[in-house]
Formats: sequence, structure tokens, C-alpha cells
Amino acid sequence: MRAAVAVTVQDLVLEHGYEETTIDDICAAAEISRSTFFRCFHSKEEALFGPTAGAPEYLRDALAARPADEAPWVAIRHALNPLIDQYEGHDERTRRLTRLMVNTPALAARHREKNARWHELLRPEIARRLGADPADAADPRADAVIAAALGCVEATLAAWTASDRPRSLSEILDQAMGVAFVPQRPE
Amino acid sequence: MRAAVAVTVQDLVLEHGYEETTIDDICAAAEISRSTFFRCFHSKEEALFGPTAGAPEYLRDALAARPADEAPWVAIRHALNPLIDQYEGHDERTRRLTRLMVNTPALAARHREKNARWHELLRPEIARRLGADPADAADPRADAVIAAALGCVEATLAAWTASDRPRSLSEILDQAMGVAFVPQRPE
DNA sequence: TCATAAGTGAGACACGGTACCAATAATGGC
DNA sequence: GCCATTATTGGTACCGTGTCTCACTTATGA
Repeated sequence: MRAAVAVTVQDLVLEHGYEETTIDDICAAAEISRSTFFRCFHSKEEALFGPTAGAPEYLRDALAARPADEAPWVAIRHALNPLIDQYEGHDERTRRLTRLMVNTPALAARHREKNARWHELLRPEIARRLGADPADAADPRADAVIAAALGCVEATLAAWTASDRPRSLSEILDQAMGVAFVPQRPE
Repeated sequence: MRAAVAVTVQDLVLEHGYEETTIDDICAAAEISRSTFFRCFHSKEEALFGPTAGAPEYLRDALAARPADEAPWVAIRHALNPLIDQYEGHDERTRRLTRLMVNTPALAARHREKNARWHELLRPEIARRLGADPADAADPRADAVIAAALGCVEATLAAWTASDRPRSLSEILDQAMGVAFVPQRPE
């Protein structure tokens, strides 16, 4: 039932846009009351992207499973593989929803709001791999690496959704994460 | 007058928190009507951080002024100097406001919402320095570099506001941007 | 059959934000 | 000094998201 409502939300939002789709519209289309909607979903955004909620925990575990002495950037790149495979395995609908998320400011903002959770979960493991003290809030390095990685993922998704026949996520992500760490140095 | 209201907003928000400070509270304290408030400021968040609004344009110009063959990462680091100097030159209040922004999810999200503007403005110059085509939306590299830099700035601000006697912004930023581009590589 | 619990719907409310309209104050020409 | 114009202010109604409470219905189990 939650699933049925979620599909309705996706349909409406894909057709009319996120801001344009009101919760009352959703309730009318799904033939439920506002009360029921908010009992199923905490917010409109959760109804759209609820299934993605577990990603941070997943990535944390995937990261912990990488060889202990692997450099953080390399470990992150590998740990991201299952996630992007899952993305890519879905149908065209997933890409359209992703594009919607990338192009709707309010949605992109809420998406980034969850970055705090990524930082929280990933920091200990990244700090360890950097040889830094995870508890030292004055050391920006772990957070910088995580933020950079998230930024690369974001840039990857933006590039992926921009073209009609996109390259593979894996390829784009390699390009993004490659340039972030192997920059052209002056002369 | 705008300035007077802005100070009132800062006072209230610093004392009670962002979410807890209602617009009606602000209007009561500043002795203006809601209408007037919304005529001065587009939103509650703008009343707090309006003065920072011009930063993206500023950084774009500073970036364009760097030597044409300088690597993107180095150019960004240098271009950021005037901005962080300005931050650091302010009083303790600025740091408290920054801490508030970093620690309030809704505020941090709105702050990141403006990242879209950074991307938009900085992409051409970064793409040029990367030797990429600025118009090619399928190339994630420029966006990845920008996102990584923004992430470093964010991590820097977080570290800066975390401790009571912080190191200099310049030092923290060097550390953050250094780790992002000179990673430990797997032997 | 009755009692309890779970799901459902309805309504009121708080808050951010927009739109519109009336009143008031400031300005400039005469 | 007076009037007309214009800008600034305030008031009110409104929309949408999200929270809360309460009453109702429908299963479930003894």
C-alpha cells in the first residue's frame, strides 16, 4: 500500500513536476486522506525517494569491507560500485526521477540535507584510513574527502541525466573522481 | 533600516536558534509588520545571510584574475583568499553565525542550495583550465572539481567553528584542500 | 458477542511565504 | 501653503507543508 502510493507520487511528479504536485493532488489520485499519507510518509520528498534512504549505511558497510590499508579515495570508489550498479540496473524511470531531483532546487537541497548523515557515518572510517583522529573536530581532512566524494557523485548524476543516451555511471564516476585527485598541476 | 532588522534577526536567532525564531517574533522585536519584513527580505534565511550573497560572483572574478595556465585547484585555492580573509576579519559574531549555519540542517541545506550558483558561475573558467568543453554537460569533471572545492570550504568552516580557539581559516583550508588532492595512494 | 486495538479520516493549528488592498507618509509642481 | 502623485507601510486573506488530536470504523482475539 505504501508502495502503491509511492508509485502514484512518482507518476504525478514525473508528469507535473515536484512543486506543482500538491499533497492534496496525491491524496486525491491515491484515494487516501492527508492523514493516511502523512502516516505512510514523513514528507512529500520521502514518498519520492524513500527507497534510497538506506544508502549511507550501505556505503559505510561496503567501505568497512574494503582492505584496511586501501587509500580512502580508492576505497570509496570501490564501495560505490554496488550503489551505482543498482541505479543503473533500474529502468528509464529511475533516470527520469534522478534528473528531476538534480534539476529541482528544493529537491536537490533536501537531498543534500542527507549529506550530514553520510559525513556522520563515513567519517570514522575515512579518518582511520587517513591516519587522522576521528574525534578531532578541528581536523577537516576526513570531511573534505567525504564532501569531495559526494560532490563527484553529484556531478556524475548530473552528467548522467543530462544526455539522452548516457555513458555508464561507472565510466562517468571514474572520470569525475579521477580529475578530483589527479589534477593537472602547473607546468 | 534593512540593516537594523538584520541585526535583530541575528540577535534573536543567536539566542533562540533558527527554527525556534519565528518571523512573527522577528517582526515583534523589530516593531515592523510581516509585510514590511517580506518586502525587505525574500525569506528568513536571507535576513541572516544576505550580505554573503555576492560571494559567487566575487570568486568568479578572482578566479578569472589568476594566471591563465594555473591548475584549477591551485587557482581556486588562491582565489578563495580574499573571501576567507574577510570572514576572519569579522568579529566573534561571524563565527557564531557560521557555526549556527553549519549545525542547523535546514540552514546548511539552504546554504548548499546556492551551490548551484557557484557551479553555474565557476564552470566555464574551471572547464577551460581543465582543457574541457564548458558546454559539454556529459563531462562531469569541472563540476566535480567545483563540488570538491566547495566541500573543502564546508569542511573548513565546520572545523573552524568546532573549536573555541580555532586555527586560522587559511591553515585549515590548506589542510582540507591538500588532502583532497594529494591522497595516500595504495602502494 | 463483546472488548480491544489498529488503521482511517476529519478538523484545527502553526509556520513560511504570496498577493492584494487600504491607509498613511513623503515628494514635487503649482 | 496646497494639491496630486508616488512610495512605504500595515492588514487581511490565502495557499501549501507538516503536526496534532479526536472520533470513527474495521479487524482481531477471547
